[in-house]
Amino acid sequence: MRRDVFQAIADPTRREIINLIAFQSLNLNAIADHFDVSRPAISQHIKILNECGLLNIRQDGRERFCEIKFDRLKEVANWIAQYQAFWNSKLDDLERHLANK
Amino acid sequence: MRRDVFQAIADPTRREIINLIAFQSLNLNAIADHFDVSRPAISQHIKILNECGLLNIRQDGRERFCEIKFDRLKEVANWIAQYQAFWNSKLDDLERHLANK
DNA sequence: AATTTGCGTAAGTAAATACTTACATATATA
DNA sequence: TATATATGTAAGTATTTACTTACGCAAATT
Repeated sequence: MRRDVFQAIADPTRREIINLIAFQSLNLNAIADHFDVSRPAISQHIKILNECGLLNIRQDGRERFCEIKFDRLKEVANWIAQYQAFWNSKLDDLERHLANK
Repeated sequence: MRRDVFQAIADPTRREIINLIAFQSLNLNAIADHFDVSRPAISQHIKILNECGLLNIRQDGRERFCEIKFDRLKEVANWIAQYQAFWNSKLDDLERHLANK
């Protein structure tokens, strides 16, 4: 059972959960309301996101509020950035080439 | 059978393939040599990467050279960028806060 | 012409994934 | 105190995934 960020964000439902809690923390039921799948299914997704360090759970009475943790997403950002640097430089080359025509 | 970039890059072997061909195009056997798994396994990974539009296959005689296609990776970059903007702004807030102490 | 090389693909398989329903438990409310 | 609410978790299941071995075929080499 792999538990890394890339695996975590591979699932569209989990990406949507991330999107939901990115700008406001929500409790589990509030999150589950946004989806067609059952509440336990969402609970399991949140467990995975938690294990991957993508969110934090703040217990408040019987409610559990999910707060985004961006740090792990930076791993993805860094992985992409190395190629981004390359495709940008290739774009620069192209622009220079066009400018010199 | 889902065929999207996030699914494609979820697998560590496929990420390594992307890394291998990012800066030079390689034929299938050259790629397979970098891994412990069998050649057909790599062939299947490349098929998936191809179907996801992450690489291009240039046939040269009996060889097939794999060339990276960055476009699809930009989808990932964009997905990350929306959060990146947010965590950067939060970082700015923190820095301002510290500067004003 | 015979052989080697580079590759795709089919079939089989163990493990992982994403879901379900059913149930358990702690906290809040009436 | 009885009930409602918010949630975790176990068990079962269909599907997907990542791999293997075996085979086939076209292009290159001998």
